[in-house]
Amino acid sequence: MSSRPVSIKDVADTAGVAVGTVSNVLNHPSRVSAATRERVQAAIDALGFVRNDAARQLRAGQSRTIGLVVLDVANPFFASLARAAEDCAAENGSTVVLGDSGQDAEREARYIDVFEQQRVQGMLISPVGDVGPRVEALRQRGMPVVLVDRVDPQRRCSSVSVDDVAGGYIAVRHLLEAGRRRIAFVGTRADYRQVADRLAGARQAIEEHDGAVLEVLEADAMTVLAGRDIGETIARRGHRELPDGIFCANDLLAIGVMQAVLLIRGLRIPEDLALIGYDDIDFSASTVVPLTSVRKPTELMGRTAVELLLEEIEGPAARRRQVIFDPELVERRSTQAGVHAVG
Amino acid sequence: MSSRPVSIKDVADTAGVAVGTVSNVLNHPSRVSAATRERVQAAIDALGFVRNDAARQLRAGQSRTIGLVVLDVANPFFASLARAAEDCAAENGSTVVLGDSGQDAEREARYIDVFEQQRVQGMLISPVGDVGPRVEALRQRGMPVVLVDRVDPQRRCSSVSVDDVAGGYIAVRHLLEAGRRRIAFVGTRADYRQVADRLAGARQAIEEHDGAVLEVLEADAMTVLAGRDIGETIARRGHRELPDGIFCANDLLAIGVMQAVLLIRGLRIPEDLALIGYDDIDFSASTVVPLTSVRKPTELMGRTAVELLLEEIEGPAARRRQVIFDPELVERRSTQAGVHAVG
DNA sequence: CCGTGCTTTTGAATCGTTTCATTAGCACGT
DNA sequence: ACGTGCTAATGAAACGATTCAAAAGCACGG
Repeated sequence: MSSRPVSIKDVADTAGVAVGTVSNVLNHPSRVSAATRERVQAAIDALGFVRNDAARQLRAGQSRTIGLVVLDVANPFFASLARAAEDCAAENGSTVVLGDSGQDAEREARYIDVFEQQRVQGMLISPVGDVGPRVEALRQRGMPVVLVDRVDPQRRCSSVSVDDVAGGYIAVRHLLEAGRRRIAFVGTRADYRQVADRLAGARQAIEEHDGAVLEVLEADAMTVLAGRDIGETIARRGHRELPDGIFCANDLLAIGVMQAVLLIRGLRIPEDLALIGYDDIDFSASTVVPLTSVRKPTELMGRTAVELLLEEIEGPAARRRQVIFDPELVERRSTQAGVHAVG
Repeated sequence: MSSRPVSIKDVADTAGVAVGTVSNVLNHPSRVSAATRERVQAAIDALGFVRNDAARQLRAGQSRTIGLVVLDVANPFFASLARAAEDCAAENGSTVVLGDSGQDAEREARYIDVFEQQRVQGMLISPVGDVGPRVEALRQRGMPVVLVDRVDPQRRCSSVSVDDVAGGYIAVRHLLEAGRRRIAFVGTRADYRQVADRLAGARQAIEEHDGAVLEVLEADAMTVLAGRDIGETIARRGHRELPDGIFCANDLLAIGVMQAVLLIRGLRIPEDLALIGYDDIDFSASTVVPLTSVRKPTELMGRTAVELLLEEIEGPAARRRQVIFDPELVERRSTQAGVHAVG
C-alpha cells in the first residue's frame, strides 16, 4: 500500500541529485547533462512521480488552465464550441476545463468562484443572466474574461458572438434568390432577442426586394410540436393564400412545419414550398427533405474566444474587442433552386 | 491597476489580526469571536480577497474537485450524465470539472494527466479504448477511479454501466406483447459490442416465445440514412414477407426506417408495422409517429458513479462494485398496442 | 493578589514546487 | 601552478494557505 505521495524530493534522493536538478529536468531539460537527465527520468518512472500542480502553481502564480462556463453542454453549439476551444488551447499549451451551468445562475456563480480560486489563466463565459457586476469584479482582480455568444453592453470585456440580424437577412435573401416572393416567418413572440433579430433581418431583406411580402406567424414555442401546429394551419389554407417560402426561427420549428405540410396536404418541398431553418442542428441533414439552415461558425467562435483570451492574458492592456461573426448558409434540398412550381 | 493578488496576509494586516485568525474565520468560524469575525470579513470584502486554492490544496493534500472525462459532450447521454454527476457532487460539497476526450485517446490521456496533477479527489472516466494499464497506474498511486458506461473486465475498479442484452430483450418482448410475431432486427455488423448485446437480448426474447421469428437486417451504419436504405428494401417487399415489428439498434436507424416506410409504401405505424428504437434521443418524441425507445437511466448512472467514487475516497479499502443498470422502456405511439392490423 | 479554567489569538512550521545566486567541476591557455 | 571561462549541479528562499502548540486575555473564587 502506497503510504505517501511521491514528491520531487523522493525523486532527487533516489537519483542522487538535488531537488533543483529534478525540477530542471522537468522544466529546462537543456540545462541538465544527458547522463543526469536519464538518471532522473529513471527515478521518476520507477517511483511513478506525478507533478503536484498545486505546488507548481503556487510558486508560479499562474496555471495553464482555462475555465469555460457554458449554458448547456447538451446543446451541440456549446459542445462543438468547447471542442474547438480545447483544440486551440491545446495548441497553446493550455487545457480547457468545462463547467456546465445548466442555465442556472447559482451554478454559474459556483463555477466562476471555483475557477477563480483555482487561479485559472482566464475564463470564457456564456452567461445565464446579467453577469455584469460579477465580471466587473473578476476583471478588477485581474482575471481575464471573454464572453461567449453575448456581448458586454458596456464593452468592459472582449466577446465573440453572432449577428442574428445578418442571419435572418441571409435566410430570406436566399429564399428571394430562389424566386420566392410570398414569405412567411415562423417564430415566437420575441421571447428571445435572437428571434427578434432574425425577424428584423428578414424584414430588411424583404424591403430590399420589390414585390416581396412577409407574413409573421407566431408559434407557441420553439419546438417541433409547435412547428407542426403552424404547419397544419398553413396546410389548410386555400391555394392562393399559401406562402411559397417559409423561414423558421429555428430548425425544430422548421422540422415540425415540414412534417405537417408533407403529410397533411401532400405539398412538395421545395417545389411548392421552400423551407429554411436556423441553427443547423445535426438532424437537419437527415430529414425526409434535407433542410437548408443557417449556422453559427461554431469552431471559429471557439478558437477566436480562446485567442482573445490569450491576447489579454499576455497583454492585460490589450484593447477589448467585440468580435461579431456572420452566420453562414447551409444549402440543402428544401430550398433547391430551379424547381419552383410557379403557382 | 491591481499590482499583486491579495493574500491572507494582506487581509490579516488590514483587519489587524494574525493570519491564523483569518484562516479560522474562513474554515472554523466558531472559534473566532463575533467582533473579530466581522472585522475580518469586512477586510476580505474591502480587499476583494479570493482564496488561493493551490495553496490550500498544497497544505491540505486534497482538493474538492472530481474530474469527469467523457467520450463526447455533444452526446446527450454524457451531457445529462454530467449534469446528474454535478448535482450529486454539489450535494457532497464537491465540484465536477469536465474534460471532453472527443473519442481521442490522446486527449483522454491529457485530461487524465491534468486531473492527476491537479490532485482531484477522484475521476470518473468513460474510456475511449483500453485504459486498463493507465487506470491501474492511477490506482497504484492512490487515485480513486470509477469507470462509466464500461466495466473493467478485471474488476480492479468500480463501474456503472448498462445491460444492453437486457435492453434488447425488453424491446423485443414489448413487440411480442403487442402481438407482433415476425420481428426484424436492424443493426450493424457487430461493430460495437453494444449492437451485438442488443441482438443477443432480442434473440433471447424470441426464443422464449413460441411462433415468433427473428430476421436480422444489416445496415451500413448507425445513421438515419442507413436506416432509410433498410426501410426502402423493407417497403418494397411483398405483403407476405413484411415484418410486423421492427427493432432498430438505435433511434437514428429507426427514424430512417420510419421515413422510408411511411413515405414510400404508405404503410401505417403502428397498425401495419410496430417500430422501436434504442437510446431515446430527444428527437424521438417529435417524429411524425412518436417513436418508442429504450433508454439508459442516465441520471441514476451519474449519481451512482459519484456515489461509488465518494465511497472509495472515504474508504480506500471499500470493495469495488460493478453496478449494472437495466435500461427502461419509453412507450410512444410507434408501438401502441391494440391497433395491430392483423395481416 | 494569585491560581485556575476557560476562550480567543498568535505565529512558526509545513505542504511541493520553482527560482536563482552560488558553488563545483572541468578544460585550456599562459 | 594558476587564472579564466565555461557548463552543471546545488540548496535555500519563496509562493499562500492551514494547523497546532503555545501564549494571551479574561472571569472568578479563594
